[in-house]
Amino acid sequence: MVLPRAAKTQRRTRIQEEKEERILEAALEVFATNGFRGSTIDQIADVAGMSKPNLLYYFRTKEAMHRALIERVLDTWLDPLRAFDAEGNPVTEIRSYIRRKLEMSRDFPRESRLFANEILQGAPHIEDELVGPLKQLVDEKAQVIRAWAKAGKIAKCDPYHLIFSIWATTQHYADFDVQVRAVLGEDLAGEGRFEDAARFLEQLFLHGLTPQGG
Amino acid sequence: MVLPRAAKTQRRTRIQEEKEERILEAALEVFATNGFRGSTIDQIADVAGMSKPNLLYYFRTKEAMHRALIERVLDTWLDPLRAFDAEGNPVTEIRSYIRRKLEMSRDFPRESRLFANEILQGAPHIEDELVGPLKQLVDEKAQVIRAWAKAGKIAKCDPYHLIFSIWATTQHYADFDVQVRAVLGEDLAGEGRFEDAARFLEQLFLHGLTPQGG
DNA sequence: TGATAATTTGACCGGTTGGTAAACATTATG
DNA sequence: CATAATGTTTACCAACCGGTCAAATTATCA
Repeated sequence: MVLPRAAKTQRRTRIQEEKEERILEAALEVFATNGFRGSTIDQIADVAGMSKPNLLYYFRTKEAMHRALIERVLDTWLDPLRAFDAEGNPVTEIRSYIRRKLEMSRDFPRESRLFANEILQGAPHIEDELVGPLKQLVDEKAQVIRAWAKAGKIAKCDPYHLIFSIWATTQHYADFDVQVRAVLGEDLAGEGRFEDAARFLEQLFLHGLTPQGG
Repeated sequence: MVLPRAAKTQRRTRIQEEKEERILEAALEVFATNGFRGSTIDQIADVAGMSKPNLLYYFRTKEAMHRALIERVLDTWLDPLRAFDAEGNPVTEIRSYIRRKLEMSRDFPRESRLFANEILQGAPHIEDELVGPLKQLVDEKAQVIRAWAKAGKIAKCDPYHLIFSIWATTQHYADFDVQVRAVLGEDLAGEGRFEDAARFLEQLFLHGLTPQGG
């Protein structure tokens, strides 16, 4: 039989499991740094240490590879937002959301860049995810934030733009890493920059720049 | 003569002026939405309404096109930061810097995406600009901010991360426009979103989320 | 106007890219 | 161990891509 994947068999082979894993890992590396159009199957094959036709045996097209990767990553990517707890203390929740997002930028920068590339180029492959599940999740959390503001537990503000600004400030350290390093210079650009960022962002979101706020 | 551009002539022809303008405008459109590798000369030629060899008559390579574009755009892109005035009122300065950056995201989203694409993919073509002129400018302004903090005019904070967070939050509305629109939905995603963003960011940077701050 | 330079185009080239076909190798299973 | 299913590779193709070339066209100006 020439047909790939579980077309006939019910369960996935051990080899399938392993190889698809290796391919998606390689695809993440390549897509994240080159974007979809800028990436080639050969590059991914190289990184994965496999031949190009072998890759295409597991994923019939480049698009299929990309789709599978996005699906797999999107879920965990939204975990921090899902963890946002309506019952918790507002300040604590926001603070730990920022911290978690920043940790993700530090620990999973490739995933961040994968999405950044995709969205930057008009989200041609994930627009459905954006207007569907993502919007729904954000709407839900925006309601929570609005309730907190109404109850006077945090300042009155637009919850959507609050979420945007948390995304922007935290993902910046993954997506614009090269620029951050360049500007900070060799001495400041060590791993300590994430702790500095965390400290700064906490102050910013809790007190802003008004003196004596920290 | 077959040699392009002002190789022999001193002044640039009117035609040269016009065509190079048209090409760079088209290049901005294409590079901003596809990144360097993802863009083709044919695409740019299409948008410019010229033939491919004609484009290559004015810019010998795709790289030359990209370089010329970046050089032209980088300068005006940094204008808002340059306008940052050490003598001015700190709060006013920061507030108008944010406003100006947000206006640039609204009025020149393609320029923002051009840089975002470039930096996201490791800044292979502009790294020198980053560690050189950009770092120098930021260092200079960081000193100004630090002085303000020391004088107690604004809260003590890391000036670099402050600048990063202003960049991140404002450019987000250009770079991640598709996502912003998707999340806000049709009713909220009108042009008013920039005013909402401005209001939110002003509050954020001046007072944070502490109640009664606005 | 005519000569000369500047501009534009169609045909083309070598290398790359996404993807296929088929032969070959390996593994699972009766 | 036979044999069918699964996995891998080599060779290949057509489309695309960056770039060249020479010929044709248009603008400039003495």
